[in-house]
Order: sequence, then C-alpha cells, then structure tokens
Amino acid sequence: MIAKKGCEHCQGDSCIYKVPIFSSLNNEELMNIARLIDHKQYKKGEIIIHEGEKSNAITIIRSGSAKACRYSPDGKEQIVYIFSEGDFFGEQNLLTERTASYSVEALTDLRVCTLSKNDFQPLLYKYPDISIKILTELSERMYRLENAMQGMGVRNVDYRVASLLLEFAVKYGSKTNEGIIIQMPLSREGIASYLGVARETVSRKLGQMEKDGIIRSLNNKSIILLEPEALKEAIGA
Amino acid sequence: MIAKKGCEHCQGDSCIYKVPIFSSLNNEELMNIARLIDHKQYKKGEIIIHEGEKSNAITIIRSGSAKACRYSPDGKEQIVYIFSEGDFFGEQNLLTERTASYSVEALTDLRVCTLSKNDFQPLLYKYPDISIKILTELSERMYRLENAMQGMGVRNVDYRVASLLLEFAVKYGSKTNEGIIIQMPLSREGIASYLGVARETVSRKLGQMEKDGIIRSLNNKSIILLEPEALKEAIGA
DNA sequence: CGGACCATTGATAATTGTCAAAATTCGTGG
DNA sequence: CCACGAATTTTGACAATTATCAATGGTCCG
Repeated sequence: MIAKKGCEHCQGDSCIYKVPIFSSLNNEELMNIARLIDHKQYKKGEIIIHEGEKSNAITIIRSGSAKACRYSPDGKEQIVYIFSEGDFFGEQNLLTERTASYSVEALTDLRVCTLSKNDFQPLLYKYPDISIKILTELSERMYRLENAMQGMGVRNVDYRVASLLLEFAVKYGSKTNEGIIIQMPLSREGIASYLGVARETVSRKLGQMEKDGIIRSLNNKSIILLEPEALKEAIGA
Repeated sequence: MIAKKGCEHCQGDSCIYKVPIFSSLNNEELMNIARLIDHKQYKKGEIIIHEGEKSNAITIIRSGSAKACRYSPDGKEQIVYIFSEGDFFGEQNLLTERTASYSVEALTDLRVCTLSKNDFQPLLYKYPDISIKILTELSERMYRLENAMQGMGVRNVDYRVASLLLEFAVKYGSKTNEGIIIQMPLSREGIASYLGVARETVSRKLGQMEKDGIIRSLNNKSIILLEPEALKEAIGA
C-alpha cells in the first residue's frame, strides 16, 4: 500500500469530483474538502480493512474494485458487497464505535481516497446534503441486501446465478452484436462465495446454462449473455 | 385501520418523545414536529404497506410489532425485518422514488405515527442530527442483514436457529431463575420464513434442542432458554 | 366443547455439498 | 511467442441436509 498525504498530485482530478456523496457541493466547497483527503493505492489482493479492526476513516474508491467479506470460524467466506468506483465503505466507523463488520480486499489494483472521522463528522453538520446522499446510497445497498436475503431464503441456485449475471451485466457489461459481454469481477470461487453455494455448484450451473445456449464463457474472466431475456424470465421479471 | 390527524390526543405522550431518531432535539423542536404527525392504529394481521406500492410517508412504531416481508411469485414469504417500538420504515420513499421494497404486516395490534415526505424532508436539512440518527439506525440494520446473509450463505440451519433464539432473547426475553423466557413474536411458520427454511425443519430443530435440554417450549408463543451458553457456543461466540 | 388453525412427526425425494481426479486457464520466464 | 508449472475450474460419484407430502396431534378461542 502506498499513501500520499493531501491532494497535491491530483490537480483537479481528485476523487471527490467523481464521488456521488459530494455531488451536491460547489467547487469551492469541494476544494476545501479535497485538502482533508488522503490518497492511497493498493495492489490486487491486498487487504484494506480487516473484519473486527477499528478504523477511523471513510474510504472512497477512485478506481478499481474490491470485495467486502466476512469469514466464519471454519474459514468459509461470504462476500457481502462488491465495491467499484464511487462506492465508499467504513461509514459505520464514523457514526458508531463498532469495529469493521467485514474485511475489504482489492480485486484489482485500487486507488482510494480516505477521510478521517474527525474531518468527516463536521461535514455532515455543515452540509446536510452529504448525509442525504449517504442515506440514499445506504438505502440502495439495503435494497440489494434484502434482495440477496430473499434470494438465499426462498430461491433456488438457478435463480441466484441468473440474478448475479443480470446484476453484473448492468455493472460490468457492454453490448456487442452477439449479446452482452460481462467482464466478471469475481472468479468462480468468488461467485460461489457471493451466492452462498459451493464452487462446484457454480461450475455446474454455468455449464448447464452454456449447454442451453443462454451464455457463452469466453474464459474465466468474461462471459457473454447470449439470451438475457431467458435469464430475466428465469427470475420472473 | 383508524387514523387521527395531528396530535391532540397525545398530551405530551406523542411517539416522538420515545423515538431515537428525534432524541437529539429539544422540547420546543419536538413540539413543532409533533404537530406534523398523524397517528394510526392497526389490528393484528392488517397490512400497513404493500410491497411495490408508492408511499409518501415515514412510519414510526409507537407500540406493538410488525414484520417486513417480500413475496416471490410462487407465494413464498421471506421476512426481512421485525419492527418493534421505536423502529421506523418507509424512509426509502423519502429519498428515492422507489416503491416499497417490502410489505409490512402487524404482528400484534399496532399504534404508529406517520410523517409525510413533504413535512419530513425539510427536517433533514434543518436538523442534521436527524439524518445522523437515521444513518446510525440504518447501519445497525445493515449489520443485521449482513449477518443474516452470512448465516444463510455459509451456516447450517442449527446455527441459524440458535442465532434467532439469541436475537429474540435480547429483544423479547426476560430473565427468570430457570432461564431466559422469550415471548416469541413469530409463529413457527414465521420463524421458518425469517430463516429461509421450511416450517417442518424449524419444528425438528427446536424439537432436537428441547430433547438436548437447551430450551423448553411452553406453548407456541413462548420458549425458555435453559442453556443460553450452549447456544452461544453453537454460534461460535 | 368444538372447530379452525398451527405444530409435529414420519417417509421419501430433490438439491446441493463434499471429496477426488482430470482438464483447462493463467502468468511467468525463457 | 511459446512452454511450463501453478492455480483455477470442471466433472463425476457419493453423502448429507433439507424440502416436500401426508397424516397425526395440539392449542387456542369463541
């Protein structure tokens, strides 16, 4: 991990310009905040926070992606979020005294901004819009968690795999004349750990979908959705 | 459902005095807000919001409890939250244009306060503390959802039943010399739908725990935890 | 007391997890 | 650019867990 104090290298390209939570502020306000921000870089595989650790900063992703996960005592991993550019984490630490409820690990090389608790809290009072943006974003995340909970509670694995592909198609997909090509942020093992099933089960389900002509797997990191409509139907949407 | 406009019947006992999200305000501020609030009552079993409906108010529970649930097309229910006194819902509607992501049904007779979107939004700007209180509460809920997700993803049913009993022991339990007696807010079917398993499986697991001397079921609505420590051990805490 | 509703139990089936082995993919260094 | 070894993924066989269906037994409340 490499850290840089302040924003002297950003030259108007600071992360705060592209982060939704600051989007309601004007230029001068942004400049003031920019001075409070530290920049850091991580290599793929590096851990940014450890579950259970005390942290005193909010971290905002400038580029790259990361997974947030929890581990059970027997070592099983459950991925709870996938963060990409513009997403933030560590906000719990700003409000409560709770330690991190998940670990965050870089899925790619990662550039982030951090803002310490002491610097951040006054901003919430000074600019109520920031709180409201955060509330909006947390609502969005809760919606996803509720969905995931429902998926794991009452849906079978086919449904969950289909949901995941559609979710990734929106976030990491681009249209081609053959279908939607998805740059998968997770390995098969990662997918398994996101859906709460065994790695082998993911292989089998994707294999079946490929036989059925719904998807085509180019390699371990990209999948083409040949029949997105079939997936939407499978999840009843 | 019975509705009363304003707070003329509350006589200083308005819900806003007992609701955490307003706890940072002084008396005069509370009085001003009290005038914006409507009171409503529901009978056990009544639906307060339907999933998918548009709603323009935040609802705060004054007394009683309610379940928030989602239904899949084949009619399976997944309970995502259980709300009791002081909890609120509908806050998504205040910030986004999204329709309700879950239905809410009264588990007991219920008294609630509601505050309309139009009245509530200005408060967030006027009193940043309210946003912060809501953020804190949402963080709490996300923590629970993340836990639930992990439970459903990587834990077996024994673990989940044990977690539920411990969760309920804190919220709905009282100490006796025999153990902790829990007034269960949910039927066996409700427990099943909260944990994402079949009703029969819950019966079997609780039956096994009773055989093992860990719990004693008094009737369908109350359970005594004879060996809370055994449960804590079962969840690895 | 009776009837409706809810919970339990048993038998069986379906789905998914686990373990082991083979096949593929990936990244590095020549 | 190719080849090689490591890592990841796929496949198969089997086991374990839980869902489902059906019947029985309890409980609650008028």
